[in-house]
Amino acid sequence: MDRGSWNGDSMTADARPAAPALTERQEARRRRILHASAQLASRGGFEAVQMREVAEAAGVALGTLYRYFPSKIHLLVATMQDQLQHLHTTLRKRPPAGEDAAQRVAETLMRAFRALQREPHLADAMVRALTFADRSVSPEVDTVSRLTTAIILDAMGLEHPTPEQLSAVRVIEHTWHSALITWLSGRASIAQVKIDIETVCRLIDLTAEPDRG
Amino acid sequence: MDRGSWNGDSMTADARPAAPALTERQEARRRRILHASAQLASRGGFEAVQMREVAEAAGVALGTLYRYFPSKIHLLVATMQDQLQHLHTTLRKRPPAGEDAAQRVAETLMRAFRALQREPHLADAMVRALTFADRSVSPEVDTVSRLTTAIILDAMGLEHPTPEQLSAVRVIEHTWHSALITWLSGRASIAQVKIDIETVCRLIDLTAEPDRG
DNA sequence: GCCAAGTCTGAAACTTGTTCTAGATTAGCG
DNA sequence: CGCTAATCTAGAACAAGTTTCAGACTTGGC
Repeated sequence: MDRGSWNGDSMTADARPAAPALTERQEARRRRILHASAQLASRGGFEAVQMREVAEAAGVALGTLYRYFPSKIHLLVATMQDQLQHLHTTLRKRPPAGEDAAQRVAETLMRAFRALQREPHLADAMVRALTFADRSVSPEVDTVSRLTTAIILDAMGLEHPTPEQLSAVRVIEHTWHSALITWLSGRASIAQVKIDIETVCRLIDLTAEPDRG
Repeated sequence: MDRGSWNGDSMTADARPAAPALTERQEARRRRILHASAQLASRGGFEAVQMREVAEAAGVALGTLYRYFPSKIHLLVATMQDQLQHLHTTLRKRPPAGEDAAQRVAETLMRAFRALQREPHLADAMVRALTFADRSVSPEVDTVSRLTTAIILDAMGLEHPTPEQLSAVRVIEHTWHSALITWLSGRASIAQVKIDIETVCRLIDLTAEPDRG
């Protein structure tokens, strides 16, 4: 699905089609809100992010919070965008060093996974919001998905992936999200997530460019 | 506290420690509740399943509903167990006919997918509940997972899967759940889900028993 | 049949996400 | 500066999930 064509070169993921050019104070408010959200999420996960508390911690009125983020899910998905942006930047500085594409992707995802393990509550809030989001949050979720895709393609070292390869990437993303869910809900161990990631990354080998052998 | 009702004919994951043997009237109440839940879900999806309405439609008091199912998520996950049971039974009667394991698994999942397409709202309620469930619902979610695994292994025609094959099955399940989510939230088409299922099923080929070639 | 323990009902109360309103503040502009 | 539209604030109000409780009803044991 190639619905978006907004400028993607800078990694700013400027998700709004017509971002109404916030004033400085508004930009600051937005940052304070996202910061408060991440802070509360880090403490107690999804349920600890309570809109009244976010508003208070960010120093804005409840109505204002809802003007910036029309629901708790929107807020948490935006928080995830924010975090992914950081990760992407970090990864670009120190790219994975594996032999083949599958290894590099697995390494990249395991790095992301370790980052999440350091803030499991935050991970809980973000991932639960992401998978619980309904249609009204689709544009934002899609942005997260595109970011994730970009990270994986970076790891694969591909500029112009084939449709087959894009399918493999989508399946990897599916596995990534769902494996995180099972880990967060205590139904799978860290080791198991690792295995699942490595398993799904073998799909990449199946779609290696034929002209490379 | 109750849930032991589904002694399936088959190897139903009968993991409950002590199902307190419901009386007939209790069993009937439980059925009415699950029926009301599925009914409301079929109409309007996750949000249409409102606990007060379920209670009224089932003819029980709100407190009773909560005694049977300690949360809306528990209720919907139990609803999914119920539906999966049906599916499993149906599939056993008419097993998939593909050439190799990968084809049979893909066919099975596509059959399930078509069933869900007939009740997209119900699918929405069940799948969203399943992925949103937190630790307190782990046992029930695990039961759903085991049922799904059983269905996939049936399609593969395996009695004693290797650890590698189990990994592949887990990844298939991940993809299945996550692809459903993207479809339900309108971010992927039916065709795309099909492709993702077929893509991930190719993993099975990688784990074919070595002594078979 | 009768009692104790457990269960069910009806209704109110509580929690947290979301919406609404009236008035204060701010931003942009002539 | 003074005006107007947009934004922000405080707080009430509303919606739906969840909890609680007093009293009525069932159940199982005697």
